[in-house]
Amino acid sequence: MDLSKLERVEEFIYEIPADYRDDMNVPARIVADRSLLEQIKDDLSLEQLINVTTLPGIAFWALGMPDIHQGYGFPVGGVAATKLPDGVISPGGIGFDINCGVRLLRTGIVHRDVRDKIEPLVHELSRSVPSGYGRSGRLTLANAQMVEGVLEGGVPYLVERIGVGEPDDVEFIESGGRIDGANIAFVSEKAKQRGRDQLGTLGGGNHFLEVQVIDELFDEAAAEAMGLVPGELTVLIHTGSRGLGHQVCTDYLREFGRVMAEHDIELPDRQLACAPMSSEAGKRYFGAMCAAANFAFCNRQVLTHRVRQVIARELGEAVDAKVEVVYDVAHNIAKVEEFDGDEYCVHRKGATRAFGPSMPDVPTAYRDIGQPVFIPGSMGTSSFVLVGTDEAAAASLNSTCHGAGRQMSRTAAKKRIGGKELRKELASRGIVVRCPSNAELAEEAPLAYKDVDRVVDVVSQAGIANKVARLRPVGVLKG
DNA sequence: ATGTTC
Repeated sequence: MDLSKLERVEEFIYEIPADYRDDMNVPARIVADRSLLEQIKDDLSLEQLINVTTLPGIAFWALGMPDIHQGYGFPVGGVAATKLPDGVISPGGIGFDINCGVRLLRTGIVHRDVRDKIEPLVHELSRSVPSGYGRSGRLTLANAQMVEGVLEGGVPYLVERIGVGEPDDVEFIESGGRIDGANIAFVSEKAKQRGRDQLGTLGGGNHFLEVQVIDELFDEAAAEAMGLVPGELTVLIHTGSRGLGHQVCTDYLREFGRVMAEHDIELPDRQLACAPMSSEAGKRYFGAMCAAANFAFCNRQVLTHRVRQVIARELGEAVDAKVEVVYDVAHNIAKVEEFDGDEYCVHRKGATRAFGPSMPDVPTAYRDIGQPVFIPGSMGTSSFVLVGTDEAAAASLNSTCHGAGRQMSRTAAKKRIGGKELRKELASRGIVVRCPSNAELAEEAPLAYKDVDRVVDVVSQAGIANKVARLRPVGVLKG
């Protein structure tokens, strides 16, 4: 993309006007600075963002975050709101991994008290948490009824009916761990079958479970509200809806590809396949997508349960641990949200909802600080805790970034560094790593990602999230 | 991201 086409509309917001191409309905905007734009222009993400502006019913602008990169149809790191009732919903704007997201746990454990126990802890976590591509979990839902309970009942079902986790966990999950609108009738048997033994599994790719130390605070009041104390351990869980969500996405992409002509929708890229939210197919996808989102919240809930079991077993005697959910955010999802009295279908793909203090669905404990947001760095680099701002409503449709953002393909990363070499490098920095595959490890090498500090600084300077804390990894479990 | 090209 030629950067001369971009107009600077705010200090950290650039715009490609709607008249740049005949088929654009709204402008494309990107939250970035000059140095990030130099990286962003090299892949097709800005062209993809322009394609998104052609969606029927799109409002405001298609918005890119500083961690934007190329994805399926939509870029990863993008936000698009379509006006209801007739605006479209597009599976490519949500992603194959429906409700991929991040959950942070605080432990109350002081790192220096357990320094020599990190290695056995990470080892035991790796035994308790199945990871890697295609791996199944230890908890196989006994019958179809249980699968359906999870898909429609979300985390409250898991806590109340199956006894997985604590009742207090529920309010510290986005949407209470249960998205209203889930409908199991619209989830294919094949999708349910794929999900049946995958609850409580990490998966592959960039999914991970990390043991971290709270390294630095930027906002002491917000950190206190979240129970984040420097020197204490946290656990960050990054995973999604596994094969179940993938199958839901595949099923509906195929169907939308067929029905688009019936709605007279023509788009510059078939990967943008979509259907009006008011259409029969659109309603079915929305119901299935919400169900897959509930599955993902439940996946992170089962993993939380595993972490609690392992910490109690490994460190229980040594410390007074209290493993609690700080918050759980989705970063691949579409939700119905209101702006100025109208309803929109807000697609966030590789973008995080970032509600400021005045928005609903922020837990009472965070009423004064805003909704927590977690930005995982690449493997072995720091992660960040942020909070949403009220400014984000107008600037970014209550959204912020989701991670460092890939800057090198998986193949390119493997050419640059081997898994063995990377293991050594992480070990030399005192990070315990458990990963079954050297190849997968290399694909996630830090050099394949943008600088997360830069990404976080840009969203913070743009006013769409505030920095609260930095978390430094001491143990990583990968797929 | 993904029973890795139904």
